[in-house]
Amino acid sequence: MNIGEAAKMSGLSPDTIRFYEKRGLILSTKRDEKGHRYYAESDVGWLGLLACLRGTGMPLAETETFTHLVNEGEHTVPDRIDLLENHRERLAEKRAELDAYEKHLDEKIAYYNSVLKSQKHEAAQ
Amino acid sequence: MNIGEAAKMSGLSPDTIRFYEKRGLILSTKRDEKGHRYYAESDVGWLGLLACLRGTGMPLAETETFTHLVNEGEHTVPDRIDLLENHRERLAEKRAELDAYEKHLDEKIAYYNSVLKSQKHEAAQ
DNA sequence: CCTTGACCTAGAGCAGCTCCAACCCCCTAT
DNA sequence: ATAGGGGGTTGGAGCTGCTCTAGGTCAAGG
Repeated sequence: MNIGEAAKMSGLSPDTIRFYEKRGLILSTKRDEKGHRYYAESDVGWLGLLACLRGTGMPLAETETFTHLVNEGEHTVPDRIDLLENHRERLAEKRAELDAYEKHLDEKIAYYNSVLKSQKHEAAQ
Repeated sequence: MNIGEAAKMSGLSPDTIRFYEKRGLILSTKRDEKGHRYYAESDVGWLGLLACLRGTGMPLAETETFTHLVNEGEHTVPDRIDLLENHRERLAEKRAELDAYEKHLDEKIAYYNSVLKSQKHEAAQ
């Protein structure tokens, strides 16, 4: 499939895919006779994983490291697990932070709603 | 209190506070006779809210809009509620996305662990 | 006295996209 | 056959939101 379809399926934009390719994050990019990129199912799986790593906040440099490990072969599986588990741990922290912020936000909204209510009350008097 | 303390308490860095000040996001910044910024408790509350909005992914432009509303006075409370509730809704979407990515990540880790196991198995034979 | 540390400023640098101009190729409709 | 639309290509500029650096002031401590 072409880059547009691969983009839709993976959750990355075509621009991002090209950008990642420059950074060496794409395992395989073949071109047709017109010079257009095309991708197989398995390539899209990889793009989806990149989208996942990006979406969970992994820095590009680390995603690069991960890509290198994948390129080096099966003996790097323990290292890949380490990297992903570290990432998952940091993610858990970020999620806790996000939970706290979300609570803060909800409290603020609730507070403003109470202000609004008392404003209406005043206006009615 | 000074900027360093305010930073620690609010969750923003001193650099970020100064940057936000330039962008007009700080309600009040007073200076002492040396030209150093100092903040009251209530200022730190505002900084904490900015940290919350940032942490939940609100774009600066929107945070700017929000700040303007706050500066305009109590009659903007309904608009503030609108803005924050829209933000909360988008946040819910982002959270759903994050959940999906986290699941993807966990599956990948589980997959690699199964690969690792079968590698050991092979080695033992 | 001099080092340390916290503050100040303006401005450069960075991450990670995102958009733009200028071009190619193919298809369809007039 | 040509005009327009929709896809692709490139290099590079622009954007967001910090983050860091250089070069400076001041106050306290060894």
